Amino acid sequence: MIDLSFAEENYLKAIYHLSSAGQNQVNTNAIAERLETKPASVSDMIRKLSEKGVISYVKYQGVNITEDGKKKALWVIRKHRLWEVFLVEKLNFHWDEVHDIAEQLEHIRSSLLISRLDEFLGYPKFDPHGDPIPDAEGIISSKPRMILSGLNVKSKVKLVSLKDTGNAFLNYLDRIGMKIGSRIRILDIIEFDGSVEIEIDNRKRLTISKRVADNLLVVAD
Amino acid sequence: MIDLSFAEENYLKAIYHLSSAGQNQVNTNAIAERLETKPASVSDMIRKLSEKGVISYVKYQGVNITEDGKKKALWVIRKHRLWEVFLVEKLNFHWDEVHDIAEQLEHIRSSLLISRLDEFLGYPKFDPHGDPIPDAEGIISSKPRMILSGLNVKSKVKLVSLKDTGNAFLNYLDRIGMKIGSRIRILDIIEFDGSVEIEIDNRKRLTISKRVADNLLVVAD
DNA sequence: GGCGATTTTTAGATTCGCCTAAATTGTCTT
DNA sequence: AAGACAATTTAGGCGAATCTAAAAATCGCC
Ligand SMILES: [Mn+2]
Ligand SMILES: [Mn+2]
Ligand SMILES: [Mn+2]
Ligand SMILES: [Mn+2]
Repeated sequence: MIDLSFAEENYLKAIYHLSSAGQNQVNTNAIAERLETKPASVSDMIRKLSEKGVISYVKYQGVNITEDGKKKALWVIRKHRLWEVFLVEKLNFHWDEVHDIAEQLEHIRSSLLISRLDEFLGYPKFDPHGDPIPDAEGIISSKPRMILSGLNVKSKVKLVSLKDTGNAFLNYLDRIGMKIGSRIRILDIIEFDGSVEIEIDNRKRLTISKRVADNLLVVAD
Repeated sequence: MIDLSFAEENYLKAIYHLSSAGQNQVNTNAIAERLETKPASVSDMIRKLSEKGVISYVKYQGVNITEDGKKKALWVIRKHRLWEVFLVEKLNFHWDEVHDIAEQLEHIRSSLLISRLDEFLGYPKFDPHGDPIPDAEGIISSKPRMILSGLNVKSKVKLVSLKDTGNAFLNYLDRIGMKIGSRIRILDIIEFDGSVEIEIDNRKRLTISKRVADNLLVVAD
């Protein structure tokens, strides 16, 4: 029951994200790319993680995360997202500045610290990017999220998360006055290029490109 | 100008504390004992730190911290103490619970984070144990501290820090209602065993042993 | 001033996390 | 079914941080 190292936690988190964002089977190369490391290093680490029982794998066949692995990954994700809330809500960081710091803070070991932080923040359910915060048992309870570009005209939704969280995209959203929590109504969908005419918060009307709509995650409102 | 590793930061901090709490010359064995490691490991690390210019040393002659090393050590100490304030003031930790968590948090790399935290905490000058918090330039501005047992009858002082921060001592102080910031007036000093009759916060009178008085650091009030 | 005890350094090994280069396995195409 | 090509693993090596055991230097005492 020894703690995972920082590196092991990062690998496990990457594997968790890859396996919940796609098929179950996670490839060596995908992990390497996500962690900006080399496939050979991933092979090494995969062996160690499977010896520790947090993933299972068959050589050349890719990786599956185990229940125990999922629990451990969700614990790191919980810490990451709570710290992001802290940075934005309490220390006035902008949502595009917090990720790198949270990448460090997520490895701090103290469950008491995290439960106190959770309490201090008022038990938030979502991080500043709209991603749900797992509870202490690793359970994520939140409405199913949809991609804006997949919806029909007249849908009324609320922005909860972003697929792209790069600065260019975040700056664009700032500029058009869209933020996590904004209400969006779909007025029309242009057949030609898939761009979407929307109304934000019952005030502002504008057209966004399909590319933008592809990166907005929303829930029914 | 590459960052020091966690291990290097811990060594440097230990060397800083040892050199400011005693003679300038810091011994290999003293460092090993403080960090609960072996002298052989210390010798190795000393070589690396001196190559990086944060300490200077001559083989077999002990170590001196350089100006650059002092600056870097004080930066880690600043972070440690600010996080301790955060844990006690905002997350309701008790002062005897915060050290181990701060040992982890002190290595988080972000000067913006620390300046925001400092602001959020209201620019505290002392940590929960009464130790002064260096400013962003590494300057410690605080009154000279004295040991209570070294003072004369009728002195009026304020408790700012503890030499012993073990649980037994902290519990005792709680029990007699003494805390950082308490005003202490010395009513009498018993010649026989050096115990001290005091008045706390103009209310409570009691006698403390010399052993206790030895561990109370105070400033003139 | 010399010698035993203590302190410090060196030598050699281990674990972790990473790398490059080479070998191996799997997949796809014809 | 056989290459060609891609994905993955293995082999071998490196730097960081640690350890034990042994050698070397310094200190302290007579
Ligand atoms: Mn993040
Ligand atoms: Mn986030
Ligand atoms: Mn501390
Ligand atoms: Mn402290």
